Amino acid sequence: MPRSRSAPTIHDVAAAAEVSVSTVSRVLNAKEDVAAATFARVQGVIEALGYESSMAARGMRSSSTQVIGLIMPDMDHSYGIEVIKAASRVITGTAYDLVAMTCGSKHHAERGRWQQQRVRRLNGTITDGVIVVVPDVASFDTDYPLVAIDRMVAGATYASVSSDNQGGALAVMAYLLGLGHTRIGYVDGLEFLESAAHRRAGYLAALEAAGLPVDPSLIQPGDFKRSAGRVAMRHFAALADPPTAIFACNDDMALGVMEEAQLLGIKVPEALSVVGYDNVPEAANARPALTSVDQGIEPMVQMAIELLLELISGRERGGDSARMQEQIKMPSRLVVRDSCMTPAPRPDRQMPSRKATAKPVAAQPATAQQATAKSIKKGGEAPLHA
Amino acid sequence: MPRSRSAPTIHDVAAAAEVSVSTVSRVLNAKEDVAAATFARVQGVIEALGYESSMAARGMRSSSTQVIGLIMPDMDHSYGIEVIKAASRVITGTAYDLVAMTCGSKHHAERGRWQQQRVRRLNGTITDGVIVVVPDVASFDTDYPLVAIDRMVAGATYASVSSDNQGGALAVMAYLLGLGHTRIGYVDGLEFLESAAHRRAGYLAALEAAGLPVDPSLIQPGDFKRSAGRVAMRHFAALADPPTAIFACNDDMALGVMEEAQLLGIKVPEALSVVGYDNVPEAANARPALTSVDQGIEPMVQMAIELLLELISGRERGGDSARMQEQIKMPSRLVVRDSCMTPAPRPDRQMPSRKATAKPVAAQPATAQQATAKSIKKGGEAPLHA
DNA sequence: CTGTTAGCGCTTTCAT
DNA sequence: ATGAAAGCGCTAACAG
Repeated sequence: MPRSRSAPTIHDVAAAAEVSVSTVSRVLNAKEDVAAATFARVQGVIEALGYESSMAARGMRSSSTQVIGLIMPDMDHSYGIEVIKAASRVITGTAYDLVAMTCGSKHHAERGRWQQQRVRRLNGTITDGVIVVVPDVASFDTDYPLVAIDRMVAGATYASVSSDNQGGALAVMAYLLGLGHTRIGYVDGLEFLESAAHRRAGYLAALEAAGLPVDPSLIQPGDFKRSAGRVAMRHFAALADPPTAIFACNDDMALGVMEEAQLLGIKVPEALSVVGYDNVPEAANARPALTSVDQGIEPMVQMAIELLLELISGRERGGDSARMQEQIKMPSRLVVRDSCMTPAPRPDRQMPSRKATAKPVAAQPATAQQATAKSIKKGGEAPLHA
Repeated sequence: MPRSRSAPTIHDVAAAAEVSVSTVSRVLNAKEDVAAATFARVQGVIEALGYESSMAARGMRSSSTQVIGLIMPDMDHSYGIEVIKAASRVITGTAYDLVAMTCGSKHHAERGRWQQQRVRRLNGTITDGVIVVVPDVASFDTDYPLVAIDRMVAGATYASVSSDNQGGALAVMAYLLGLGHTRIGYVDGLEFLESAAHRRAGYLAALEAAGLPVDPSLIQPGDFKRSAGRVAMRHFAALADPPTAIFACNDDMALGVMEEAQLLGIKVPEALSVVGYDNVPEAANARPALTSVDQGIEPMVQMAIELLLELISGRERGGDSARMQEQIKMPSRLVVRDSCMTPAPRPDRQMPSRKATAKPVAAQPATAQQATAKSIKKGGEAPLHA
């Protein structure tokens, strides 16, 4: 008889079906060695009682919980949102469930500790493995599979998949330089994030390769938020020799740049070209539509989950998978929209004699990229660089 | 001595600190009755070992886990995203953690079962209480606190907070009618959702109150997706007497309507007014910016979490809270942007003689609403209806 | 103040 | 094919 009000336990089921708890457990786990009749009877009682096994108890005893965890920093950046969307889409159809934990907006310093704590608390407990998004530490102390998305630290000891940030930035710069821009402003991201560092590295490398000087006043700090783009724009506009193009480290900031430019009466793209990074949905809807770099978050997340699942099944078979420390890098591609054009000649200043266009730095000329970008709307997959 | 590789347990800590496990447990839970010296020593060992208590074991034994769960359907609709964003923001600063579970895109029928299962598996196990978003069933079998957001079923036995969907729809209609529209198309939502039903009820009621006939060809089915808006728009455009305004049950569909209108060469708002519902971020960025109804998801989620927390603490004190079945309704407000205007007179058709403008149905005239909406950009809180 | 002792709900040998 | 019993890591009386 089920205990009147409280949720039924395996004991209630056992009692009602007149078998032992171990038999119920066997039915629950679809073990082979149960008589068909018994199996059916127990199954019936389970249905009738609406019994559900407790995640905690089950996780504590058995190695497999059939759920994977997603540990992420705050979700105020659209990046995190995209990841969780992609993850929930990818997980559909697998036998696994997804639980996501976020930590609210803690500071960078506390975050590392927080992440470590979540990993420990979840993994091997209610979770068979975890994915951590933008980890703040170089290693995690867990016996269970873990793969990072967009890892921050260079010498990470865990598996990770991230996108080729430097390559993406190079593509942006090649495009802008190809258009004829020589004064290109850069809005930076949080300096402790590897992704931001790589993007800046791409910006710098492209400048150098094109033989252009690095002007510190053209590099503005940012924190990935829209407001940072706005203050950067104000700064750029106040410059004696303002940039003709601005490359922001992410779309939110690029959008902020465009907003502020509009307020300032600077027309985009006529008077100012703007490029973002991430290709969030808002980029396509912006006015003008924002040229951006698509990181392919969905394939990235898919790859991460596949790897995680493989590590999990590897672990369950006892062997330490060789992929436990695999570092996967995903290609990204430039999506050309309406926010850029060839800079207008400026009669009010002396025209520095430069070559017809600045030397493009990447393999493909801007026109080819434009073609590539065209195909994107049709769902074409055309990685710009590997 | 910690067991070489595996994550340390409370026993390892106890052994290393030369105390009993119960003392460690006391330290973990910050109980009063531990000598300061012992407390410090144990604390030190915990630090040194990097010990973290297992969520599963702790949840199984104690009544309190300090985490609340968020159970939601698939996250392909921006609504769900907004909820999870708001929840993670609201939870920041409380002593609670948040875990979110999604179920992938199962069908409606399976979803009820899935939700029930998650609730049972989480609640009282790893979770002190749960919030379920858009529940598909009328009751949940759980002993632990549960509050629903945007509940679907009328006779729900659980606490819930939802927004005043009918009131929102009435406001939209009052605005449109006040502008002079008399042929207003409606793009419906999934029929089994209470929110959609209420919005349609508002549409219908407004029509009736204004003495306008209900034209079935002006009501199109929809599933909340952008594509549904597009097909609805094609349908409307093909009508002999097409509508001059379209009210879509959510923003995604309204955006689809606008997209398709543009393809069809129908100018918004000059030739067609469009209104959405939800006020997702994309609405403000659309071209033209979409007039919509703001449900105030954040306050709604905040209210839900506050209620949940109260139910949890009530439960922990033993008493059954009176609020266990509370049904809270939140006001929503019209956000007027650029997607609507007075319909152009149509010389190609006979002008039906009607009063100067159709009789507005809600309390406030359109101009007042416009003023209300204006204040929104400045963060003003001006509920349109209670 | 601290240790001992029972379990929480489940899986898993080991018997039968 | 099934049951009994021993824990998983932890908390909560109950002793001392």
